[in-house]
Amino acid sequence: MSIGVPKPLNLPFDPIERAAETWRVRFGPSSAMAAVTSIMRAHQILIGQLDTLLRPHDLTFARYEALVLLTFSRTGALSLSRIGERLMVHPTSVTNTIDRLERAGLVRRMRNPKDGRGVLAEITAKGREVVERATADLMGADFCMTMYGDGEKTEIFGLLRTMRVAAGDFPAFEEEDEVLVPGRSGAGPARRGGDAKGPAPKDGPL
Amino acid sequence: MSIGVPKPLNLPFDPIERAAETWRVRFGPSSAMAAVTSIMRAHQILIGQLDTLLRPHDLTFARYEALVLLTFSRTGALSLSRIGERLMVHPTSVTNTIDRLERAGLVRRMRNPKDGRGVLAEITAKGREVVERATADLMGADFCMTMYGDGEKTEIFGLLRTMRVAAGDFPAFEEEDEVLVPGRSGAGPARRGGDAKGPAPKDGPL
DNA sequence: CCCATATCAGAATGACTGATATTG
DNA sequence: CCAATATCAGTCGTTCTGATATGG
Repeated sequence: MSIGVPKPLNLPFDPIERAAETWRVRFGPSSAMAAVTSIMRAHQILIGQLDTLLRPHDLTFARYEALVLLTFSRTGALSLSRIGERLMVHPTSVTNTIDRLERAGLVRRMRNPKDGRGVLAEITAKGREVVERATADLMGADFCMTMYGDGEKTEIFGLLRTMRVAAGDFPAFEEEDEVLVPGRSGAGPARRGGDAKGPAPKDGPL
Repeated sequence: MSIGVPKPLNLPFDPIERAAETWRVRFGPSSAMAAVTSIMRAHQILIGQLDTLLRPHDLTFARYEALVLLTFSRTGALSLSRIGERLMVHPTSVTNTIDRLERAGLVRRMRNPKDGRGVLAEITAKGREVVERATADLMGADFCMTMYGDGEKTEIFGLLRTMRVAAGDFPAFEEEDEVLVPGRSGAGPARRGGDAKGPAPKDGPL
């Protein structure tokens, strides 16, 4: 899933649109099927292009995301559980991802001094170099989204956000702006603290 | 990738939005990264939910799509190459998908009378039963898109279509409506024939 | 004792590469 | 001979389940 370039299809028509038309004839309105299939294909295209950009750096997009996350933390180290949480992946996937990054010398595992159960992954100097070069490449390619204007990219984010809220990723009500400002004034700070055992203080901005 | 339910994250904040904020502080505008990550997560959510719906029928979404495609053909049979083309997947993936469907007794392989090189996959009676039940389930769940109105689903399709055109899936200019009508009248058929093997449309008009 | 954290073994899926037989 | 079709063998990356060890 993360190895190749999704060869250009060069069909004379849009296969998703055609399927939607057939669907409509048989079953009725089909906007859901077309939307779902579009997301599937968009994902396939993106993974192919991103991984092609990242291959020279010996990274996949999943590993790149983990590295970037580490550079975003104050100390350059995060527990595996936190990484899984932020990257929205399964615990065993985190173990796997960190295994590979560690084998490549881009991160280093350390015991968590705050919690004997936990393991910290810390980005190495080499890891910082690699992620810097890779990021330059990706930003140069605008993350494979050059065909969109800023407004469209924001639209995509906004539309898909609804799905993520519905899936239970996070609550719908959230301050959209002054998050980085320490003392936000207006709304909803009540939302943050309460999580029972939430490792709330977190290690850093991301 | 197609087995589980993407457990609800229940974070107190949107991890993608937070990453975008950190990104903006470090590198500048980040609408591309947020859009890309949103598509990744949306795909993950959809696959999880769809496969959960399809598991009782012993289907994955990929196999379901292949079955539906077969029911859409007049004879209930298509060559593997055509299936790969319409489903936008790699030839070996088609072989793999059809293998599994055949093993489950939902399709049957036949020699292509029109082309000795080709193989036809024909849906069986059992296959038709299964796809009918599965489709009823999926439509009952609106393909996991219940949180959207028709307009939004169409917006998603439209926005992502730009990506697919840019990736070279098909040309940008296409009759949106009377495709099912044999003789289309107005514009743009000139766009159709020419491409030899050039991945010409490429980044295309967008 | 129970929960959380992480790892491991094992399996499934999907996608890719490269090679091959067959046919047009 | 070249191109297209499909398959096979092998590999990779991701994710899941279930089991386990360890620590809070």
